[in-house]
Amino acid sequence: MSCETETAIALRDAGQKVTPQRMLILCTVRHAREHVTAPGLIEEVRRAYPFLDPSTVYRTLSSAAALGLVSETDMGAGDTEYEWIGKDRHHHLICRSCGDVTSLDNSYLDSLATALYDELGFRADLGHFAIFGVCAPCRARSGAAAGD
Amino acid sequence: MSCETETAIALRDAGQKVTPQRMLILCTVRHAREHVTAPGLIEEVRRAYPFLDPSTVYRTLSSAAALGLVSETDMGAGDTEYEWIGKDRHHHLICRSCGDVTSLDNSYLDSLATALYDELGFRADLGHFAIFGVCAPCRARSGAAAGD
DNA sequence: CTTGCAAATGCGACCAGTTGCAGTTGCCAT
DNA sequence: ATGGCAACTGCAACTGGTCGCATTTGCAAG
Repeated sequence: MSCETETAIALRDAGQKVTPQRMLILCTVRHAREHVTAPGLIEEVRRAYPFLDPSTVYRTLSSAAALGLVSETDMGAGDTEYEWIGKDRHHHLICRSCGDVTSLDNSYLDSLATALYDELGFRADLGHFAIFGVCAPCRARSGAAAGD
Repeated sequence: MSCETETAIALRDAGQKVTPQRMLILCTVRHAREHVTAPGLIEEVRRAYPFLDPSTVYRTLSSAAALGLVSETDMGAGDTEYEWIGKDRHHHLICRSCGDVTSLDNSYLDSLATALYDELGFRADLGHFAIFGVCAPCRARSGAAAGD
């Protein structure tokens, strides 16, 4: 089964229509080598179909996020990034000092999800987190790291 | 020491000026009974000082967040909420189904912060998280809860 | 008290994202 | 094949937030 078919089925199963625009948008997200921002995505899909309206892109992304197909992550500074949710979930650590973004394996949040479920009955969608802080190199560089 | 004095000292220590506008904005956030949105805050401070410009509010909130005085939390649907960071940190569980927002004690994220620090050297600012998912009542109501 | 400097403000322009509406179209039933 | 309905699109208006610039002002030094 091709990835396009999978996408179409997911939309149809959710009672939504499969339109050429939506397929173009979602397949572009799916095949992006890294995270995409909405403006970047708009620019890219309009290369293939110049008449595609930005509001359609935003609406499609919003629907896809609600369906759990795509993650929406606030990376700070007003940048919301989108990524296709594959089988592997991961998160990001963002350094406030140098701006470096590194990946964080999902296992770190697994125990949190388990605790929320076991103790509170809350099934958390821990799809994609951007965790802000200060990275090890910056802490070492600032010299105040000893105070932590 | 009054809370106003504390706020003034925090600003001054960070090399920033203590202006009447900023004091009004930050004290309004500090004394708000619940979270405030930027538009709501703008409306409230302009009741006291109608000439206060919205860009000043956004700038002040941004500076205060960078200083760790105020938390910025994306509550979904484009709503960013601000809250004064007191001694007790807490987080929110937001149900995608019914929209209910409940508080989550910080202890749930303490072990995550510890793991990030011990294993990766990353000092996380886990100031305020909005965790999306489905709450226990909604899961029970949907009947599909057994499949989890 | 005066001066100087850099942070802050207000204003208006700009940008990104949202929303309502009229028209279009996917998809299902007949 | 036809009809109906509701989801979707495109468009334009709107809202919220950002940014550059000129002016103002807090604050420290003399």
